Amino acid sequence: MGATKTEIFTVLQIDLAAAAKVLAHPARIAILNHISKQEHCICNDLVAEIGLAQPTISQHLNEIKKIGLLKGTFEGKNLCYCIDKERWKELQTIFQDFFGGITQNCC
Amino acid sequence: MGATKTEIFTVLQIDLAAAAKVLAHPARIAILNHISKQEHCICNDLVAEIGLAQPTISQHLNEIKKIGLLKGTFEGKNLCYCIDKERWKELQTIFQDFFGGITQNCC
DNA sequence: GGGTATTATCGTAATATTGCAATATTACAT
DNA sequence: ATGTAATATTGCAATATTACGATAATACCC
Repeated sequence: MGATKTEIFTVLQIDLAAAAKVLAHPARIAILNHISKQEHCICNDLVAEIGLAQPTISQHLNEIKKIGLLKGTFEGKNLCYCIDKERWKELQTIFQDFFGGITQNCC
Repeated sequence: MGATKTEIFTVLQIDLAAAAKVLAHPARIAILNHISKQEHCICNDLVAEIGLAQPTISQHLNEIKKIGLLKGTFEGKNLCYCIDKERWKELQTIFQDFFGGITQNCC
């Protein structure tokens, strides 16, 4: 045992958890912070910027990509990572709904 | 190696990641969903409600407690878990700020 | 006190995550 | 083709998470 029992949860719960998992590491927050504040597409200052090895950054980028938060396009010889704003807003809404859905009123 | 390098990130990044980590498991989402929709304090229907063993639920509750999202008080013989609304709103704001802080405009 | 119900902790096994060195791939130069 | 710079993949070690049976602790009742 030790694996998450996905079969007993709703799709929504699993999706929200998956999105949260991507945000559950400071390196990925730092990466998203950095990318989301660039005027132009950035490539990989990230390695220098964040202070982790290149393969590690690459792996984190991959995690972020997996939930669709990144669009990567080529521009010159450099890969260009950008936030996928549609998906960003989607996740924003999911979190908003989660935090907004509190009706409990006891303690 | 394998441990997160906390020393290279900002406190804000680490805090947000820690909050996200709590939400990064469907069981904890399910628990929070359930508690946050109760009119009255609930105790442990959670074990029956969610379908995980009692020690597992207890551990998840503990994780949620660690970031201050739960207030537990005694009422009769049953422990009563409630959402700490102050903290809930705090986290809501942290996530809102994170998602709202996007200025990038390229792809 | 003894019995019962609820919650917490301990111990342990299975699995997942994190990080990096080494290596491979890709794209563009010359 | 050869060289160079950027990114990805592989392999592996260290650590963390998830889950649960067994057991302990706690609060109530009689």
